[in-house]
Amino acid sequence: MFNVDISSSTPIYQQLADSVKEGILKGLLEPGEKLPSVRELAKTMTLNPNTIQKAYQELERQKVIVTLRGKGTYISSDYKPRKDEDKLMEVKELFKKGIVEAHYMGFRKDDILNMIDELLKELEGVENDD
Amino acid sequence: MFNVDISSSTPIYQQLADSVKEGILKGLLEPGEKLPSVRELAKTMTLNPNTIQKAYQELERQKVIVTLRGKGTYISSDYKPRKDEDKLMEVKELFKKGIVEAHYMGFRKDDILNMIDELLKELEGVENDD
Amino acid sequence: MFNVDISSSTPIYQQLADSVKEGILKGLLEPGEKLPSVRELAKTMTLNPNTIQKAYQELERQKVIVTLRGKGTYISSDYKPRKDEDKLMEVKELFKKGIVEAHYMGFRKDDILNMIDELLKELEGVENDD
Amino acid sequence: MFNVDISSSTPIYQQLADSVKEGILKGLLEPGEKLPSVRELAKTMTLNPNTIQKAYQELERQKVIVTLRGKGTYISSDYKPRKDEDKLMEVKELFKKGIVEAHYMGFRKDDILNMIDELLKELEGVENDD
DNA sequence: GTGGTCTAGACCACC
DNA sequence: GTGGTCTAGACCACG
Repeated sequence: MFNVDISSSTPIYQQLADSVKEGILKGLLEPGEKLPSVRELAKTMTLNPNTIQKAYQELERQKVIVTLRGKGTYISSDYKPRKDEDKLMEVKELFKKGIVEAHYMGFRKDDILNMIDELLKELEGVENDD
Repeated sequence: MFNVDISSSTPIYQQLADSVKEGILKGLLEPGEKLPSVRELAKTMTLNPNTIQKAYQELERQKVIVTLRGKGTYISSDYKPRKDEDKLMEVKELFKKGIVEAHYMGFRKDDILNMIDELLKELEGVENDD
Repeated sequence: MFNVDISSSTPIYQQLADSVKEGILKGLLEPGEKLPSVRELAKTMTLNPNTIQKAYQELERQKVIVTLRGKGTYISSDYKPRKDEDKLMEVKELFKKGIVEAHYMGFRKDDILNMIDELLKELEGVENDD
Repeated sequence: MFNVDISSSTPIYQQLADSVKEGILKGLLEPGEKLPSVRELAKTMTLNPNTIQKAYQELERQKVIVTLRGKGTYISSDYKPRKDEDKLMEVKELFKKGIVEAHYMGFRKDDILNMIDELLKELEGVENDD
């Protein structure tokens, strides 16, 4: 949980946000659950509070979490998927790039589908939720 | 071919490199084929020559293209897949992120597999080549 | 009556105060009427008593309510409109921001006027009282 | 243009973002026009670059502006209104609060409609654009 | 040159 | 206690 690689080129705040979303799908974080406070998480991860803040704000913007003033930050318990043309394109680009790169590593169609299958199992939330 | 979106947040040189690799998979570019020169492509795409240069360098580093001094740049005809642990992780991350985001758009397992299938058809090279 | 959204970014005490003022305009609360005690309202709304207290203080400052020591809190029956340059600016800012945002949602002049009309009907007190 | 009141309780970055959107509606900023660079505007307004940055990012998120890497920030020339249920509620709340407050200043229905009319004239973009 | 990210540290409002 | 904003100053990738 809350895995970030500071040597990665993708921003820390984004890795953190992605990691929360992934944690929810894996069932490591449950709807309604309280997230660590900005300061606390900053201390345990030895990151600047602003960085944590930015991750939390990004997640709130996406309605993945809600912040209750003075009380803390919580996993949304009423998340509703939203159709977004831009987002769809973005997802397709991710998959497309994944397929292209996989091809250049010598993967064939079946190898790719197997990899996807494994990942889908790991992220069980995709299969089971509502 | 050579599609780039200058307002996207992914670097232009990378979009360009990706676009070349994708074009090869789609059969739009064939092994041995000559690529436009840096200056020529820079002019037709109204991009900075440095940007084109950087894309070509990236592709050459990945052995997708080769430059023959004084003759031009060509699609490699002897590309050999490299198994690379880091690369594999990277690809998995791409797919994982795609799945997570798709989930948050309301997609289920089947919707995701369908999307992958469509993309695989589009990139037919994955199935047939080498 | 007394609608507050704890996940909203506007302070709860302010939402509460606004809600009282709105209730008066809608005729749900009448001049002279007694408001619930701080402790009572805190319990029924599961809010911190301090929050209710702050809302009541704010309303009293605006002379919308009066507190009679030992007797309770009541809707003012002799409210006199105050012309206040700052307040006027504030109201204009509210409307201006509303118009700007409406525009960015694709609303045109008539759509906006219709929306205002609807709201005016809902808040009938604006037309009839005093 | 770019008016902010540092003593206001609304965040500077938000005032700045609002001011840009308002400027576009007033015709002070045209689609395709280049905005001052983050550093430049920070210097002229004696604000921290991070504050300007946050305002620009907020505007980009709303697709009001676009940033071209290494080139600068520009007013979007292809803005498309998006329907958003939450946003609509927000706008209604703004107007409702405006009406309630106006009432408590002694304004009647006609006074309010006149005020709105004036503001609509000031923001001529609402009337004229596409 | 441009924007984007991050750290350090401060102050504030809210509950 | 909580999150939100702001400043100061640094470093980096991009074009």
